Amino acid sequence: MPTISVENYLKAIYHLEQQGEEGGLVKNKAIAEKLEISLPSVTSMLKSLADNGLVVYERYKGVKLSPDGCSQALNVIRKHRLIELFLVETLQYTWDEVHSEAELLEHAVSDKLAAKIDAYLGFPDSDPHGDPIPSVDGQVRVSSAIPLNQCSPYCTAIIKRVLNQSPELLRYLKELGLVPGSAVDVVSVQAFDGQMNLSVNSTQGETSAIITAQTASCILVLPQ
Amino acid sequence: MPTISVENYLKAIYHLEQQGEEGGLVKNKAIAEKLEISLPSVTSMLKSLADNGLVVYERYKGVKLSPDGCSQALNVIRKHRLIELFLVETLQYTWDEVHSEAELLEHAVSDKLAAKIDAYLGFPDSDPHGDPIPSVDGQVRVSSAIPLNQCSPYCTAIIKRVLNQSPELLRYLKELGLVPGSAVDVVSVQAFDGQMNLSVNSTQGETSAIITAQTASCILVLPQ
DNA sequence: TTAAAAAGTTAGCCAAAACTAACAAGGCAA
DNA sequence: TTGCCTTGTTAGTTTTGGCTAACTTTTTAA
Ligand SMILES: [Mn+2]
Ligand SMILES: [Mn+2]
Ligand SMILES: [Mn+2]
Ligand SMILES: [Mn+2]
Repeated sequence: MPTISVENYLKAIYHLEQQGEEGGLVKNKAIAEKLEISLPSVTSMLKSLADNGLVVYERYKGVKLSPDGCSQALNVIRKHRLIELFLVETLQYTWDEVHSEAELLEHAVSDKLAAKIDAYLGFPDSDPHGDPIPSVDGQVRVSSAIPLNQCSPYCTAIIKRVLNQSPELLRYLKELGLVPGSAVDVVSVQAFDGQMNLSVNSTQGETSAIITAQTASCILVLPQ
Repeated sequence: MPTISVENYLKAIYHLEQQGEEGGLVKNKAIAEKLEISLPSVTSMLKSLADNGLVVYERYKGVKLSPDGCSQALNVIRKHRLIELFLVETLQYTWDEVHSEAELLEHAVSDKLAAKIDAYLGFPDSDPHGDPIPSVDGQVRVSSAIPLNQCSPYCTAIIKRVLNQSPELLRYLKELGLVPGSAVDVVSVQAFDGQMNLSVNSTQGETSAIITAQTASCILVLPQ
């Protein structure tokens, strides 16, 4: 069984692969920053992961997950997201609190417990942030949602996912009704800085919100 | 924050203190056996725990928990038992499955999560095995329950607790209706080996059971 | 009372996973 | 093209928590 540290590396590499361009290797520096660990520590762990067949490591270039490493990463991510949703559904956690709890629990939850949680929740396909929950066999539903900052005025869209775990940002978005399931109308966009003026249709009714392009880029939507 | 290993030692020492005689020190050997770790490893950990003020360690004699060590042990035990009950109550785990899950989860559950689980369960005072759940401030309800093998014929008693985590034994006892809450009548006791002939009044109705003195010693009851 | 067995300690080893300091390679801009 | 800055690697150290082998202390039983 992989250690907690190994699981965290695999997860980090998986996430960095997702956001990097197709087929590109993940740089050591990016892993070091994500995990807040020194570069030499990363180099030495990557060698060890490579020795164990979990990654393909090219000296001075970077790494990518092997099929085995990828499925292990997905198994941890699956647990993470199931735990997040479970905490929200059963214990009244809010969506800004669950990430840090899940970050530890993901390494202590057995496959059996994950399966029970999955069944209890009715085999959900996404967590409280709209992140897809990988299936037991490592399938991840793909979505055609796009960042909200890429929407033009008069566009109407449904929020599908929020790509950020910062509790502050999440509380701010919740305040504005900008959560998965809400509908947004793009009222106007500032030409020079991309600031967006939105009309939001959430469970709290119809409200308006003005957010930066930066913030909008974390919000994935499906235009209607 | 203590490591997982330190938490496991503190818990083991606490449990061994409970079963040893009043005021006696816990022997290194007992810890080694309980944790399935070599004696030298135990010696070295005890020194380190003593350096950190978690135990009082007397060379060649044994250890006892310091007040600080005791409260840390109780906090882990509290989490363990809350988790066990939570798994049974919400996820249809059976009482023989929960111990091993809780053994890992107890180290990953935050104080905050423990408090939420506690509230969700309605501030229970015992886990599925009848083990008392320590309060946040380290209070443990004492019970005057006695081992069933100390009961005489014609005695009627209510089962309060089962002092054994073996899945096999637990499944066997469940089968016989010998679970906390059931009422037992001692029909007869074999003179030479203490084997007990019982009449059991459980949720499954009135049944009879014959168990060894050894098995009966794990079952704590309150005579009526 | 004393010798053997059991329990405990010391010394020395290892692995995992972190770190810093020093050096090497790669990439970019002048 | 060259030089510098960034990135990556190597070497060596630390901490934690295991281990075995060898020795010492304590306990037990003859
Ligand atoms: Mn994690
Ligand atoms: Mn999430
Ligand atoms: Mn444990
Ligand atoms: Mn229990």
